[in-house]
Amino acid sequence: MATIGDVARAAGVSRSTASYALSGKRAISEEVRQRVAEAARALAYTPNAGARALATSQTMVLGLLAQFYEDEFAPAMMQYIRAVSDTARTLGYDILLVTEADGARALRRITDSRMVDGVVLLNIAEHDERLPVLRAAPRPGASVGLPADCSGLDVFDLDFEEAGRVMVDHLHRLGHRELILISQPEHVVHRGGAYVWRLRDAAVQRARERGVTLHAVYGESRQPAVGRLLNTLLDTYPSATGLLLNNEAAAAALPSVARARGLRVPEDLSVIGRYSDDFAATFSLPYSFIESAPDRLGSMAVRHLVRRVESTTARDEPYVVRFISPELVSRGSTAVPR
Amino acid sequence: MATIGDVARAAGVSRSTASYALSGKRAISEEVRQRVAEAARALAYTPNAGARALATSQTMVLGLLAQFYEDEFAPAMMQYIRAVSDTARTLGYDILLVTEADGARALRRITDSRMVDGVVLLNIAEHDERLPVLRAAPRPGASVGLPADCSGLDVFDLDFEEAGRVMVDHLHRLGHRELILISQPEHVVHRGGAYVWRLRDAAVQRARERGVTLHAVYGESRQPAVGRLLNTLLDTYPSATGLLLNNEAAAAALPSVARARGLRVPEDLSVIGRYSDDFAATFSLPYSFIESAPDRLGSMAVRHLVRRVESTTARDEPYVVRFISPELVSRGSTAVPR
DNA sequence: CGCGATTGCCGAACCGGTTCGACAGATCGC
DNA sequence: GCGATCTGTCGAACCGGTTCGGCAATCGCG
Repeated sequence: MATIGDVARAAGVSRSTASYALSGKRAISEEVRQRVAEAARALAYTPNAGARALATSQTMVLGLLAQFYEDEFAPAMMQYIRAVSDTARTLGYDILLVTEADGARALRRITDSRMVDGVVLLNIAEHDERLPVLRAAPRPGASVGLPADCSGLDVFDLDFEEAGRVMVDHLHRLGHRELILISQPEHVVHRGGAYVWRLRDAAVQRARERGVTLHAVYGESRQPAVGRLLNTLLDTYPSATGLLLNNEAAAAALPSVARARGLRVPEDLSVIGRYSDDFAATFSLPYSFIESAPDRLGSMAVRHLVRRVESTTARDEPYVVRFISPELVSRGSTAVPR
Repeated sequence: MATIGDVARAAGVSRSTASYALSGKRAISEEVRQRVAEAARALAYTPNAGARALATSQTMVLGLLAQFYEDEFAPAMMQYIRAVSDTARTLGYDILLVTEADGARALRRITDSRMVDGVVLLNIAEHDERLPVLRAAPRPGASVGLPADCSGLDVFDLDFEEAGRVMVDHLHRLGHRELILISQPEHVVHRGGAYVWRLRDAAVQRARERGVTLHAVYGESRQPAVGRLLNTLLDTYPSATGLLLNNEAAAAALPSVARARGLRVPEDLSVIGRYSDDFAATFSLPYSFIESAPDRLGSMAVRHLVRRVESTTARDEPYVVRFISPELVSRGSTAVPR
């Protein structure tokens, strides 16, 4: 492989001149610049990333820490990853993907060894063990998901509280007075999935304010358990006219349950979900839903992170906690109750 | 951050001694080794990855080139990615994930700049434009998916031909004489998805050999089109007693179609799919299927790649094309025909 | 006791870039 | 015509590791 020394020799200049000619960081005569460029082209010169990283202490790589859980919908994670990766690339960065179970150790490894200029953390738990590591790390980071303590962090998440209120308000306005909310399984909460109770608590409170009866239950994450649960709930609360789903598995299972029961949506039951458009497409879900926008969140986190990485002034700006406001995508699955 | 110079000074030895003490590549007295280890611990020393890469010309990073298509099931890609990432980590490597649309250019970029020690290419098309780049690259690679020309490549794939034969044989042995095979949409073939016709052609031929009638059609990749197609086919070939699915979307849509038609599996219709166990779990599919084993394929590709990367003798071994033999996972969805 | 082999450490070079200071030659103003 | 400024290039140092050759001090052995 050709080094910058080879290029310099071929162009008849010194290494430093070759470097300046290629980077344009100092004035170089047009004639020399051309000779160097030509030599670089002819030798198929590509700078050695390690050497450059060593000299500039910039790797142009961002770490991406994904966290997988058995009971979570893998494609959702995929959407985050794609958004982060694509946005990073348009900003000139590559992605070091880390799927290690021990996220804290992995984070320490890639930041301490200077493999990355910054990190994006996905699937943040309420008391995420990676966060202390991130705060102490020599590299900036961006978290997707809301932890209990946001100090010293840039945090990006959907506004799940508002999502809960929007769901309740929407059905309340249509005249519904008794609703069912199916959340993720309770163990997701125990694991630190704060978004579950954030949406739930806000919905419960808003329902109380509006005089709406809300049956809030924790669901299951798999078939056939989640199908059975749907049936049980619909049997238990026959007078409920609206169903809110903060549970992907339940949303995916609902069409067949509804069909089996001869239940028409929205004539007999109004339905609002909370998931990503990609999820809706994969399962062909015919329900109105709150878009959880993994692509926007991922992209936002990366842009913010890169700003901090690249600008010394941005590096010292105060940390931000930024919420995406929930957007209700209508698919016609809500109506005035019978 | 502490450098090895800091560690050496703290331990009262030279940089080279510190290096040897930490790597163990030369004999070092136990006492000095301890002093150095202690100093490294105290200073929280972590070697600078760029510097090490420069010195050793090894980055301990593998590139992973994923290719996304609208009509493909994203979670499947996710399974490959996880398998590759997890296997790489157990072997001491990190993963540079590249999702760029222009895969050939991305591949050139990461190999020429020496960011990675090797690359794994996913979703290989029949005439994949990344392959010429890989062959010319200064780094070894492993391809998952079978291209038309395997020369100069290590290739790993499911044996789709055998999968087609296994499907046909299984139902033939049970007594079935008329089958339907739904493949991926035809445009997947045009894009270079060779696995589609590889399974199809082998199934067609085996059916001919066995005297079985096989209606082989290209399917759709989305609801509701794929649901309509299923209904049409079942109407068109009412005497068919077996259904073979090399099409994830069709498999996912089948349960509700069957229920709507009052079709019992396997009493009225025997069904065999071809997908991953993860896909089966996500959609709770109750069908026997040929496991497409993305985890095994990904893991295998990485292990082979790492062997080539690490051993100079392995580097010159002949290239391999390795097929995983299809495994039929029984879920009781096949039986003797009416 | 003397000599060669072994052990344990050090100094220096190297990997391949970037960047700072210096300097020669051209240009300018007065 | 001379000093000051500007322009374009070079040499050297540096980033932070690894590794080779060399050199004492110690050891084993006849």
